[in-house]
Amino acid sequence: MQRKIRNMEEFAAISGISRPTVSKYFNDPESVRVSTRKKIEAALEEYDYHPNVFAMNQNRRTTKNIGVVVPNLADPFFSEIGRRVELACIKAGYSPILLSSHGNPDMERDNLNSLKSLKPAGVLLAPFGRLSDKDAVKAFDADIPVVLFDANMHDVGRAFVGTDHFQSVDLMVEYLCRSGEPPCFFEMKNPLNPNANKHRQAYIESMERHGQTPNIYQVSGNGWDFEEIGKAEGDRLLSEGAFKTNTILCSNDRFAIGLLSAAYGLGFNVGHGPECNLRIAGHDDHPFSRFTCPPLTTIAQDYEAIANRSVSTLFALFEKRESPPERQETLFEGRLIMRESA
Amino acid sequence: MQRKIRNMEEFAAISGISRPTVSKYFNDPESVRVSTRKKIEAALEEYDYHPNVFAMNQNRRTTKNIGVVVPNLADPFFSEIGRRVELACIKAGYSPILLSSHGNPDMERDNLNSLKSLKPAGVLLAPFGRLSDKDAVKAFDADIPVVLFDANMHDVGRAFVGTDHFQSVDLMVEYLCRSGEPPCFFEMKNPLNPNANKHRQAYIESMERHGQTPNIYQVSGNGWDFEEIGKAEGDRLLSEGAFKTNTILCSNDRFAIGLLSAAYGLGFNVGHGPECNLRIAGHDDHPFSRFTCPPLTTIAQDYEAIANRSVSTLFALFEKRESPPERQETLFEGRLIMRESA
DNA sequence: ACCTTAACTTTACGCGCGTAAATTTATAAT
DNA sequence: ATTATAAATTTACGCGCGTAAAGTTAAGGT
Repeated sequence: MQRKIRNMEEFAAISGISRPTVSKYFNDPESVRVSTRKKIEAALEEYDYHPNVFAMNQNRRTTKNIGVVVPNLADPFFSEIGRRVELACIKAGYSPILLSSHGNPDMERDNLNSLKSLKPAGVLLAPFGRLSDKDAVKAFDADIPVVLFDANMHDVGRAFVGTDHFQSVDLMVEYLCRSGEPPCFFEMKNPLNPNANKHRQAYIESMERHGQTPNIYQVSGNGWDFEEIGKAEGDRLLSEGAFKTNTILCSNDRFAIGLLSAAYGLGFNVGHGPECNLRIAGHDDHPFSRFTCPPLTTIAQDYEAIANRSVSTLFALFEKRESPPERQETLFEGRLIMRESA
Repeated sequence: MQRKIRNMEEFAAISGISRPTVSKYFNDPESVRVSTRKKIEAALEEYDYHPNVFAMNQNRRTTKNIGVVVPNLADPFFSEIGRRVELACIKAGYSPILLSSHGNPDMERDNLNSLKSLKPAGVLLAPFGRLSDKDAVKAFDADIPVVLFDANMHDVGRAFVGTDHFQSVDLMVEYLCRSGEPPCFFEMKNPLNPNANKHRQAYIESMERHGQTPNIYQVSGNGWDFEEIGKAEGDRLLSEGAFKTNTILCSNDRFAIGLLSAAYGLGFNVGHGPECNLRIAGHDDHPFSRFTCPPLTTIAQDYEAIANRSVSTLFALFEKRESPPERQETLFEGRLIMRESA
């Protein structure tokens, strides 16, 4: 590090290349001749120069920024998948900007708005689903390509990548039926998380396919405190003996964690052993589900595949010149994680 | 929304104000006359205009951006405190940029570097502690004011805001001693999380103050999978009967969650009731600690206070003209959360 | 009415870079 | 060696805004 470089002009002079060529290099190092690239990179090693991002992006129609918006980073599910998306973007040479809507659909719109001024090359959005502002997202997508992940919205965004919840829930229902009794379904009346309705519907269809009668328990409660609601309402239903079956499929793992906690407090013996009197299963393979008591039987979504495919799908949209084909939906299969709770 | 405004020039013409004054308004709405402000805001209601952020920030020495860097967003502790910091910044009219170092101290340096080019008004950093690149942070702080939170680093940053771990651990040790037997301490040999060493030291001092002999069990394991390590190693130690006492204080809640899971698997009866044979306590009031089986006795850090004070401390540094006084450290007290596990 | 002062307008320049067009140079193939 | 082509250079302009300086207007007090 000799002396500080003030701007690209100065850096170009030092490296013996013209400024426009240096500019080209920073936009895409592959776009300049090898000998030129070598010269520039040699100069970069010697001097500490970084192009001014603001000046860089001012005249560009689009930047190397990628917006990533998730409903709620406080939910480990989203922090996990957000993390993987972030890393995939970095690996591809882009700058991810991870925004959480903090559980508030209105903030999703705000986030898209503030992203717009950052002229991102594209946006990866895990929407709230039916709670999202569909028109706002569509309008946004008209300017900047949006790929949805985790939760689908009909006809919104250029593509969707997620889990096949009908397959995954069926996997679980099939397993529970085969290894014991058909499950009832435990969920919130007005669930905030995006795929809750899909889970219920998949449960109903799957039960009917197995010749069983669906049996759904919906409890009230607001907000994102799924564990709290699952525990409080689970405690109530369990102590009332309200569940008609001893096998309970929860809408998601966080809800199941609450129910497990309630069951423990009431002295139930949860598991699939002969001495057990309650089976509890969840969905999502929450990071903590392997440490619940007993460890939770659940469905693992393929986070890594979803993250990578979302990113590659988005990048294909603006890296290739190809005219975008019709909106495609990619579904990965869920994996049954058999643990001790069911 | 009549027609699209191209730039500030056009918007100024429409609102009947000169461009420099409009510019002044966007930098600080309070800095222009009330009548002028009214005119501008009336025009804003009618037309859809947002200043180009890149052009805005290009010539500014500093922006309204606030960098927020945490070690690992996948850890609910940091996603929770990160969330509160974010909201506090937004409330104050700034744009927080939340970055996770994904558990990797090298990425902390990368994050600071990429923040530098965004010319933030200040940075809130929850460092790795001794694993952080001290020199890099100090160098950064020379340009841009840094306030540390959660984990302190001696003589780094303009201020520090966190929890008084000596007070909080003492609270726990005192409670455990008073209500049963003195605890042993369970932790990782080479812990990654910032305050682990502080917890151990506080445990030792507190035990000695109570006239007890400290008793520490350190297990090996790498990375951030605290639950996994706590479970595997806890399982080993518990089944070997290695713990000399039946009261175990864990270095943090995630570790305790793993140990609880191991204890459950081995058939221990965890709690403080007469029929119990093991007491387990943690530290941090992890979001899931109230749903463990049994619910975890722990120490609650005052997330809200730490987040708010960090933000207000940082803002005082660049909003007030006052010469910064000497580096100040603010410690909030931990609160004992008595649940059933100990 | 005058004065003071803060707020505003006008004018003008510069920031650091993108980018287009025309020209020159280097590379690789014939 | 000649030629076609790709890459680099030179020149030139513009983006949208910050900001300084000098002059003008408005507000509030005496």
